[in-house]
Formats: sequence, structure tokens, C-alpha cells
Amino acid sequence: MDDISSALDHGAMPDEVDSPVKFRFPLLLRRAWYGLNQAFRRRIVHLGITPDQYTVLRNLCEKHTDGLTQKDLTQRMSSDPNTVASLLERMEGAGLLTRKIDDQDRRARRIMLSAVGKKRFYQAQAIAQELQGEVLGALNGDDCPRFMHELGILADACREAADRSLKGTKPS
Amino acid sequence: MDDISSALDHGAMPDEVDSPVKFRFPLLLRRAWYGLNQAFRRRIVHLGITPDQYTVLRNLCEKHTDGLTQKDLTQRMSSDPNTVASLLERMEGAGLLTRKIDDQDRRARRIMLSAVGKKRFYQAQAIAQELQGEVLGALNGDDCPRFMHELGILADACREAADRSLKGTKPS
DNA sequence: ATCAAATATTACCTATACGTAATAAATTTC
DNA sequence: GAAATTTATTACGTATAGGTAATATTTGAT
Repeated sequence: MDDISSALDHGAMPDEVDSPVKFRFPLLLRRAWYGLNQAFRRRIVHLGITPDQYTVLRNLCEKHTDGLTQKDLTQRMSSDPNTVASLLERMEGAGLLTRKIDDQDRRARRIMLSAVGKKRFYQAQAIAQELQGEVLGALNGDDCPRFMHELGILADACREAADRSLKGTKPS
Repeated sequence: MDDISSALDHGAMPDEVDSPVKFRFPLLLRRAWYGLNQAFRRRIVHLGITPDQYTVLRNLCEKHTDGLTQKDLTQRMSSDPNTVASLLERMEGAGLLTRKIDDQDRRARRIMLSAVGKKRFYQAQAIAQELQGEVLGALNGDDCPRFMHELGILADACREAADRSLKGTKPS
């Protein structure tokens, strides 16, 4: 009753539980994401910001029209309202941005980048692009566009799977 | 002095700070990883384990020879000693595994899967494979192997970048 | 206009992620 | 062979990730 492996037709399973290629996606994704994040964090620590804070700054800079609400940011970062709230609280304390009640919807808060926040973003962006260049350099330049296209497809599929997994425990 | 954008030759920059394709890697990676993780977390919450705990269980099951030390696990999970330590502490408390001083090296702790841990792993593995099937189904089956190969190359490049970024602030 | 339903945040809690310092045991060195 | 060095963990602190519940507000229905 201990060795469930036999009970679930997982024959030998010496080293590779996951099939040769197909089932390595989560492993590779984890490795890539953690590595990239670690590298970036270590390279921008002297700027006093973290990778996630950089993501906030980037989103605010891309749409620096009238700022964004926390809800907007949450969606753009494929993140969570709670996470974004505490993230922004810290960043406001650090003087990177300001949060003011939205005029149209007093429930929402409109986030505006500060001069310091904008400056930090451009400083970090240079480092981010350098890092991305190093990493993507490992791939054949010709393969890059197709790869990114496919990664985008999988990213969407992951997001959709997450949304589906919210309601009926087991969608279809 | 406020609008650094002009000072750094970032011309217009209306919406796409990042170049068309090449510089979207971090965004897509983040979206994919967060989405996959959320989906999996939501699908295994009823088993009482988290995605990271599943990763631990999987590593222990793959090499269930004599267990692994925390150091081994840390490397296999491309994680951090501190993270792994607290992770294992919780898992030990939950009865998923045991930690005993290693005989050969009394500094190290050898992690051994418990019967419960093994059971939870196989239960979660079925869910993981189902999820992976759903996600990878979005990709052309023929493109999958090549994609995984390229993702592996990038994952390695990310890890190496992280390692390089540890010592000399700016490697080469 | 009024009360119910939907929505944007906050408050609080647990689980990572990871940096730094402290510990303890193994290894190297003179 | 004892001291210096390296190494596996733990202890402690800050920054996410995200679930649940409470709050304030806006909207919609009557």
C-alpha cells in the first residue's frame, strides 16, 4: 500500500518521472523564470528597487497618460490585487509613485509615477535590456521570433488554465 | 529634468517600450509562469500541498535512492537554501517527509519521503500531467520538441546570467 | 429614492524568495 | 593535530503571491 507507483501504472520510473520532452515544460519554465529574476534582482539592487517594482514602473511608463488604477495594474502584471496593493504601498513609501483617489470612481486609486520613479525606471531599463540581450544571445537570432510567438501562445494557455481552475475545480 | 525619456534617446515610446519581439521575453515568461503556477495551485489545494511542495516531492521521488540533502534539493530546484529550509520544515511538520542528520556528513540533513508524501505526490502528479496536457495542447505537437529545446537553452542562459551577476556586479 | 448586487481596496494570514549573520561540522593547512 | 577555511543549515528580516473577509462605493433593479 506504500508504493503507489505500481498502482498507477508508473512502471519503472527511475529518474525521469516526466516524459522525455513534453512534460518538462514546468521545470524549464521555473528554471528560466527564477534565473532571470535572480539575475535582474542582483543587477538592480543598487537602484533600490526589485524586479516586481520594475514591472510596476514599466507598466506606468508605458501608459503614462493619466496613470493606472490598481485594478489595471493587477491585470497588466498578471498578478493579484493583494500583492499589487502591498507592492504599491511600499513603492509609495519609497517615493517612487503616488496614489490618489480616482475622481470618476472613488473606490479606485489612480497611481502616478513620480519623477524619482521615472528616473529609476530608465536606469533599470538599460540594465534590463542589457540582460535580455545576454540571455537571448544564447538563441539563434532567426529562431527568436517564432519562439516568442510560441511562448506567447503557451503563456495565454497557462493564464486561461488558471482562470478555468478558479470555478469548477476541474473544468474540461 | 523630469522627462528622462528624451535624455536617454527613447524617442516616442507610446506603448511599447520594449522592442517588437525580442524584448518581450520577460513579460511572456512571467505570464506563463504565474499562470501555470496559479492553475496548479488551485487544482491541488485540496491535497494540502502547494506547487513548490510538489516540486520537492517530485525531486525526492525521482531520486528515491537514499533521499537527498537540502543542498541537493536546492540545486535541483534552482532555488535557495533558506527557501528550501523553511519549505522542508513545513513539509516535515505536515508529515510529508523526514529530516535526519546524514551519517557521512553530520552538517547535512538527509531528506526522506514518507508514505504520505509519496501518496500525495502521485495524486498531484496525475493532476499535473492533466494540466500540462491542456496547456501544451495549445501548441502544435510538431513544434513542441523544438520549443522545449530552445526553452532549455534560454533557461540555462538565465541561470548562468544569475550566477554571473553574483560576483562582479557587471560580468561581461 | 432605496436597497441589493457588483466592484476596488484594504486588512490579515500563510507560503515562498532570498539576503545576511550565526552555527556547527568537515576539510585544508602549516 | 590544532587553527583557519570551507560548507550545510538555521535564524531573522524584507519583499512578493495570493486566499478570505471586511469596507467603501458604484450600479442596477424596483
